[in-house]
Amino acid sequence: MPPGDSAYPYRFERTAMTGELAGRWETLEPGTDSGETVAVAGRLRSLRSHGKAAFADLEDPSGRVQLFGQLDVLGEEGFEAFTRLGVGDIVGAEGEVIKTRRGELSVRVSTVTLLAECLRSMPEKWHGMSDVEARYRQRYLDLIVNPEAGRVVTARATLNAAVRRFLEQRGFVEVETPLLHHVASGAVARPFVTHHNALDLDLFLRIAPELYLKRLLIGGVERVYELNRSFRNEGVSARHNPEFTMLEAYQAFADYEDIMSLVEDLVKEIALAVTGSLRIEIQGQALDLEEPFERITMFEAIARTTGADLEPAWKASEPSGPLREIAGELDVELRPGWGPGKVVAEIFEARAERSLMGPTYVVGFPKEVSPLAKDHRSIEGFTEHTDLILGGVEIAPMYSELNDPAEQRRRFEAQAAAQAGGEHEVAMPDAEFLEALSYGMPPAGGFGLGIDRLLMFLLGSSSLREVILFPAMRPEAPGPPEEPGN
RNA sequence: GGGUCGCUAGCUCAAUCAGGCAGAGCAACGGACUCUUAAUCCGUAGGUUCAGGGUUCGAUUCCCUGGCGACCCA
Repeated sequence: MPPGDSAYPYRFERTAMTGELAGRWETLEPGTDSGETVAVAGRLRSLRSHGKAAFADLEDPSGRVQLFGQLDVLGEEGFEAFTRLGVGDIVGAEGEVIKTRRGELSVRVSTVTLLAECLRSMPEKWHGMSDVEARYRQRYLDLIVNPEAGRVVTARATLNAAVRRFLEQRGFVEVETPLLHHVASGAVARPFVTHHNALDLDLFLRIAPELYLKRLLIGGVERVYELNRSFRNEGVSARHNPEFTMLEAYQAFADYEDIMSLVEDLVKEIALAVTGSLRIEIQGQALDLEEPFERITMFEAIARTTGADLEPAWKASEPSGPLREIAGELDVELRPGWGPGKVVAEIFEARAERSLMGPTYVVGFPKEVSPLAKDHRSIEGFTEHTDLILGGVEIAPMYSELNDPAEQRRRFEAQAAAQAGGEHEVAMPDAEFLEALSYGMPPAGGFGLGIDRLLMFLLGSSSLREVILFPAMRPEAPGPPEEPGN
């Protein structure tokens, strides 16, 4: 083979997309030629050979068009090359746009080029590929054979664009902050640990960008956001992936009330952009995003779903005895060291959150579980921390951000004490952040928004793993099982 | 972490209940056919039945251990 004459050509000059052709020649009469010659390229999805004529369906991102090959047009050699093509091959084809007698828009092929051969059999054309495991592991095949799989790709791009447009209009600046953190801070989650060889230093993959974005507030970037990937070393489920996409944004001189209206507008704008509507369906239930989102307190949420009123027990202030009794009645498991705030939050998570279809703002979180938010202005022991709940799942926490370095230090110390008491889920103290805070951070409101979860709801998917193109999986063929005792 | 279910040809599935030659369709390969479109017709080939062990004359099937996944629960 001469140099450059490869079975894998370097490029192909495409002059038309199949979707354009379908639009332009829709009214072409069956059995007539258009007079226009085009070059199309894409993947062959089917092939029907008839001796001295053959048909193939070529697919590109805009649609499909039929390729019509005839012996007397292509010649002996060309026709043989055409019929030798296989389903799944990537090909380029040049020819005149015609409509067959049966009315199918086609390119009557004069030249065909094999651009990349498909060496394996494609999934079956009729039943496609339905095995969930195979679809995730070989998402590229899922994308080829299941049209709805491609929706995820475009919907996410649309969502990202809507987020950026919305925030840019409001004067927010997009930034990038480190993924490798010295301290896993900004959220309560178990981090992934990695190691920097040259510095001989253990590092954590970020669990949230929060404390870096706040450093930027201190630095004078008054409206800032990061559309970020974060990592949490926790379980994998239909609602959790170890790496996930989150939006975090902070606005100086605002509080969580301002942020609640901001997030409400943002969620509406995203829903409109992605689905074209403010009505979405979650688990068979129609939700209207148009109405103002409902606002309830954590106590109200618990009372609504369990009938239990925690407020008297909370106000009795005797650490957590009466609260623990109620938790027992509600069958909520508690650990010994937990204080009243943690107990209330646990009851909420275990018994109330799931049944809030929403969109609902749960306003006010106990101080114990919210170490980065300011004290609530009127509810003792609570913070100005709101969660937006959609479909029974938390999709966006928002705070009046704590900016008093002394109080922040006390919160960190309380967390450290809880950790010393055996609690794993704590916020790690971050000394460098405390130093930064001591230079003065403007009052600010901020929020995080779980992009994957929101997308899941907007697309009506039952699992987060459907909207993450390559969800976390164990390797398919692990080595031999470890010997017991190793 | 617990429970339930699943894993058979490249893909979609039979055969498993009640142990008895591992099959079909599509895809692949060879052939016929110049307007088909789930093309049709004739033919060929294709298997570590997820892995390992056990029971049995005989295991895809029954039992045990492990792997991977899905769903539900925590």
